[in-house]
Amino acid sequence: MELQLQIKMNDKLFVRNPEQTDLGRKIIQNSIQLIHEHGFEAFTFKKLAEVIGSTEAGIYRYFENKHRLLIYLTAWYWSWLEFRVTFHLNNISDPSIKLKKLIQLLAANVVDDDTTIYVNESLLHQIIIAEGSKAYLTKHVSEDNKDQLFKPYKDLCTIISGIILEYNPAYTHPRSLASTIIEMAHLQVFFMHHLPSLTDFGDCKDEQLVVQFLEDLVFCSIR
Amino acid sequence: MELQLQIKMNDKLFVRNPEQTDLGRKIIQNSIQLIHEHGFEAFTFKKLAEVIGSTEAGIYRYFENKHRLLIYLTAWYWSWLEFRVTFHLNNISDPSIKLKKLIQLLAANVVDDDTTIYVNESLLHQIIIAEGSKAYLTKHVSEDNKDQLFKPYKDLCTIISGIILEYNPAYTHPRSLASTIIEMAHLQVFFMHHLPSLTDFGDCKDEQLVVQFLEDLVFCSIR
DNA sequence: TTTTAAATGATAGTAATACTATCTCATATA
DNA sequence: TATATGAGATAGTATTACTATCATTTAAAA
Repeated sequence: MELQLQIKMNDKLFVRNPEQTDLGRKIIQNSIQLIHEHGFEAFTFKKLAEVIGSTEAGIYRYFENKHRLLIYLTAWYWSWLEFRVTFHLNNISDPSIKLKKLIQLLAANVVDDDTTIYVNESLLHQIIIAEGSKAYLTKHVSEDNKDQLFKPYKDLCTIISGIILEYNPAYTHPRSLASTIIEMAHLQVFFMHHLPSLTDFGDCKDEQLVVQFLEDLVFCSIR
Repeated sequence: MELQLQIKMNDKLFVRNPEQTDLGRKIIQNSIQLIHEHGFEAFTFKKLAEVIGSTEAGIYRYFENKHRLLIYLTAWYWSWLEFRVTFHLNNISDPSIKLKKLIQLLAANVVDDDTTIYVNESLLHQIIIAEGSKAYLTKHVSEDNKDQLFKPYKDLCTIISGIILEYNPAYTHPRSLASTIIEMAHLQVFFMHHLPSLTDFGDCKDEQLVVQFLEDLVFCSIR
């Protein structure tokens, strides 16, 4: 059985849907490569166009600017993660097991899973860790938010807070705890690799230590 | 008694020390205003020079580029916060009171305190919330870190983790919890204002609710 | 099969950004 | 009086972030 995962993306995320054309898919594929390689600041549409063998103007037909492309990539990532979470948590009834699996999915390294040919999920995961928050840390968050550009993130947050409430219906901050889990799953991994003294994992640099920390944090809080 | 607080800054944070000249202080003062107003992406040295009544080249004599200026501002902020923390926690022996005051200092709104004429601490606090993480979320974190540019942040983290260990010497993740407190004190405030569905504080938008959330999180974890 | 529309490529151009270099001049200091 | 420092003025460059136009290929509809 061969399945192709197609994630339905909000129309406002792009000028022209990149998933429907060859050039569009090349843009997604190679922008992930380039942003991972050079970082978001040094990444330009010109470099991207050169790599693809197209032109700057060609890229602009798909994305208004590079920030919109970043928002697209983050939205894709969170949608994909929601799918994974739903999939892996299916048929599990114990909310504590759900939470543990969830933390694992968030903090552990991602293996490129071939469900989509043109998205390298492993690289994308690393991009989201280092660049993801730049998608919303702008002066125009609120307008972008009105266009529902961050819906996939918020949906995932809702799912997590639902599981938290399943575990303990009396817990008072399920949403804030959910966003804390999401953000820290990424940030502690970033710190571990680049600013290790901000963590307790500098010696081994093992993502499972971050998982351990988050499990402690979560289960103490909602007990 | 009138005191002027002078914070000793790492030499590598600037080309020429901005605290020692009139133009330098104007750069600090007005860059805080402008970044707060337009956001870091839209902020340029040209705009800054116009506001000050100097030239682009003049600004470059003090800071290599605008990213370095951001790092400077964040370093200043964390140093200032460390001073405030040390000051407010002086003579307190109970680590739980220390932690509560600390969370308050991190998450609550800052009132411009006139200890420094040319730094508006209230605006700077808001800048750090929205732009602070961009200082380290780059491809060159590690080199910047080697130059000790993030030392003030790491020092604060060390202080907090020290208090955590005072409270519970057996707690296994004092540093990661410390950086979690710092980051979440800021991020939850940002979310509350701009992406409220990621928090539980969307209705009142009161920083004290963030304080409450963090206190719960911390004291459950280290109990 | 012809017509039409969509997608891309090729080229050009502009305004702004992110710098670097140089020269002058006022002031302070030795 | 000589000298170093700080800052203004001016100029110039490479890159970035776009926008516009036109021709051509490709694919879908008539």
